[in-house]
Amino acid sequence: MQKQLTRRMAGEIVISEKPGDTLKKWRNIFKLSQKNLASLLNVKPSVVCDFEKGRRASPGIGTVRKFVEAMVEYDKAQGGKIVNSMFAKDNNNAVYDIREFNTGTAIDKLIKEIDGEILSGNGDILERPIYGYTIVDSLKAITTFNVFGDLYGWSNERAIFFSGVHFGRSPMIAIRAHPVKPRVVIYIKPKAIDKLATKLAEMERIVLVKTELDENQIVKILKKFN
Amino acid sequence: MQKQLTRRMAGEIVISEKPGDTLKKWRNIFKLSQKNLASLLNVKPSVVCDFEKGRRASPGIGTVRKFVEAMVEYDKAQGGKIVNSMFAKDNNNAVYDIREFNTGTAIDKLIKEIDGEILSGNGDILERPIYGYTIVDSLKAITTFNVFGDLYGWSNERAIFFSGVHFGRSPMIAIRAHPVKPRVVIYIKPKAIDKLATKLAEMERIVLVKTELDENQIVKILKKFN
DNA sequence: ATTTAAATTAACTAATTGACGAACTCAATT
DNA sequence: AATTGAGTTCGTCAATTAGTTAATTTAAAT
Repeated sequence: MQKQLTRRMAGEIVISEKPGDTLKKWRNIFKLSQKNLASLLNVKPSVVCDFEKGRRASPGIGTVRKFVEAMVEYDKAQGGKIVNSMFAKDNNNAVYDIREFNTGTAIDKLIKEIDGEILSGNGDILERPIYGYTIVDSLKAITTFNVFGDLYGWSNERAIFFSGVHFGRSPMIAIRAHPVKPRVVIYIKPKAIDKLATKLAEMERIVLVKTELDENQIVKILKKFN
Repeated sequence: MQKQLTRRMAGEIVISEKPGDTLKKWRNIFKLSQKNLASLLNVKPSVVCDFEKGRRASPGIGTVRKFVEAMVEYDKAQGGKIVNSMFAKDNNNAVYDIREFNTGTAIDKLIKEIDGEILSGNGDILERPIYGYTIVDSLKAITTFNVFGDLYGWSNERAIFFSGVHFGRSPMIAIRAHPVKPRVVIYIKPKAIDKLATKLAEMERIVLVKTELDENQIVKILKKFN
């Protein structure tokens, strides 16, 4: 949760035309003076100023990391007012698990590991690497609408597992409607498979798979990937 | 569009426990060899390796920026295969404009600028700063579902303008259902105002405003903010 | 008009980065 | 067995950062 925020902050700072201004913006959002922030970091206020003013044109990522993490941690220690106001807690709990890999894993390798049966997808598309996965309750995902924004850790080069699948129609329609598409969709213990689901999968060139393992088993198996 | 991606990449690299590994991950995603990437950057391959292997523990943000931008630009020059596959084009066009400020702007100041009428919200809540805005077509936003993921540039410390508002009920319900909330919601030329809308706004402590200016005029006015 | 806190600037040192190039490993091809 | 290509390691060196203290300027608040 706060990792997501720190990444966002760091990314914005790095890519900004004026990293110093962006850093300052965040400091203001966290309602810290230069002095406050400096003391959190055990440095002198002039250091903070130098960064904000761009006197250090290209601070190291270690510095940036320290800065953003200090702000977020400080806020957390104060009860997390700022951070919490940005990310309202998810009472929905539609997302069962979400993780990123550092190394790409071939799609077919993953399918084999989870004992999956391919419903759609063939050839070299199965050799493409994915870099993460999300396990989500399909019903909640759709009713809670907009969990779909949170399904993609950082890219669509990933697998999405749907649990609580009846015919697999709605999840694929949702994916069709959504601008960002995953590489692989895996139905966990579906009751049946709607024809439209496979059709949509083909149209979107998404590998569609079903597995009879449950969420727990899957998470356990995927632990080995990195 | 690619700025969003570069930020994401940069943020992930900066916050990673092993920035080198993360950098490598991205290089692989872009299907570049160290040599390729090095030549894009006019450096020797050993430089790339040194970063990936962490010999330089804390590279400057300038370096990180160069790296990620080089990869994205390279891909774009090749037709943007990778980038496009990550961000499918938005044919929906629900979002009319989205922008971030670097300086906080007080809510009431913004309201005055756009000649807005406050429907809900009072006191010091009006003095809180916001750091950006989004203008969105309300109908499209809802039917296209999940535009809601794209409404928040980087935080909820922002204003959201809805155009095409009939009674303002649906937009507020959508906001209520969504985990991330804006600070200010502004209806552009609403036909009427549903009572439930103001009620929900109060519950969420969101400043609700209407304006009779159109999207173009608003964008023009907001240009002056930074 | 004075005071105070916050922010900026400057001058300086030690530690690191950013870059090179040459030597080296390790798989794949040929 | 020899060759290529991709990636790694390391010694070197100028340029820059990360940090300090101290002085100066802005900006709010009395």
